[in-house]
Amino acid sequence: MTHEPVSRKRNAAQTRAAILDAARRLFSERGYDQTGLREIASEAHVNVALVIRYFTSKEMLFQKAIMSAFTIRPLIANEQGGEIQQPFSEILAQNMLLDSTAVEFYPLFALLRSAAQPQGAKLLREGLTVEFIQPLAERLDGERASLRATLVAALLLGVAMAQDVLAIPSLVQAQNSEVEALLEKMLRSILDANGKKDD
Amino acid sequence: MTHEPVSRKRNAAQTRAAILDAARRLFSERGYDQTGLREIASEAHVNVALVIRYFTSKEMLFQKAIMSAFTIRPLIANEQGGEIQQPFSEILAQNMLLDSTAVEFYPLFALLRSAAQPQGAKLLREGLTVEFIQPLAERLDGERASLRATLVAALLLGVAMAQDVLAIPSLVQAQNSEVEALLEKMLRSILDANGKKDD
DNA sequence: TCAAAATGTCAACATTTGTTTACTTGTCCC
DNA sequence: GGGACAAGTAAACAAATGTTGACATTTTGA
Repeated sequence: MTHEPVSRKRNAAQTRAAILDAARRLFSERGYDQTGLREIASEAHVNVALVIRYFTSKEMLFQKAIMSAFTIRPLIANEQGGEIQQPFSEILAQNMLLDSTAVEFYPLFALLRSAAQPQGAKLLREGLTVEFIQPLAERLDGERASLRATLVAALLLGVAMAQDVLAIPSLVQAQNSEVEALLEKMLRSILDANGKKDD
Repeated sequence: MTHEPVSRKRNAAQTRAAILDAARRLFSERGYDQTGLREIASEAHVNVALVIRYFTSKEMLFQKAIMSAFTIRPLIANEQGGEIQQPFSEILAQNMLLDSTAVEFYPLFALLRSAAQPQGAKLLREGLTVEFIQPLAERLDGERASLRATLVAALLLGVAMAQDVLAIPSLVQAQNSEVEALLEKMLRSILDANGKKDD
């Protein structure tokens, strides 16, 4: 009556996926602490007990939901096998303003909002390192590639926080093209391989 | 026996301050959700009920503890009345690596770890705007000062997250002087007033 | 001095939360 | 068709949490 009573046939894999989906969305909107298992269950049209039955505990569910889908590597995917390498500063600047409603970024926002929890901090630290910092560092020329890649990640984190978690007005209202232009400047200043050359 | 049984004389103002201190520290270490009133009370050598009695509710306590002390304006305090203005990029770069054990930054870390909560997000957004972005923007030359100041704030947020909340190894282990040098580069790229001049 | 106000404690309440147990219902296969 | 196993539910538990009210103790002031 009120909401669709889609009496779907019993299907373990499907309901498992439904739970994971609901978990990802709610965790990304509210963070770990502010999300209850009953909310997730209800969102997935399922009983709470089933969530535990499938995923053992809330922590396990979080891990499975987030880490199985965490990847921000595409942001630096500059490898079409071609030769024309677009500068990282351009690619990154154009993709640094994340769409918080995009499924692909659910894990990142979930982790951003769960960083107070040691578990969340660990997952974000490791995920970011493996998925972003290391791959980026490997493709950077010049000295201290790893540190420079980390600072790029920090900038990404900060912009995501400011734009999507905090919703700072001056950033939210700004034109994307303007923000991108400024970000590209910042990115160029650390990504360009002119280490200490003309300093 | 175990911990000092300093039976201090009854003093409302003093215990109030003790509660605020404990709250600030614990909130900054664990964030809002992960901090219980009983922890705070115990840390302040006081009964839980007294905390509520003095501060009405946990939310009120958080607000009073954090906002009454939130200020990061010193980071951009470049006004000694003198004429020799050190460039913002230098000042900021040298102070952007926050000391998470420094009392003055407790509120910032508390808010960073409480950004999942709407209350925390609001306090951080508004505090950051009033205490950092606006004052900085007012002193910037060139176009889009407000947006550029916001991006500086975003960088600050990101570095604080990466360094102190996430403890990303490549950043934690790096020498401060090296990080500062790189940060200064980034900062110069948006703080310098050469808007679109030679582009 | 002594009562009243201030300061503080104790125990309990109500609610929420993750989790478990026992039970029901649907589905598949011989 | 009927039993066996999988899929799902309902109810309750145990612990933690913010909050409240009644009670105790100290301090103050007339």
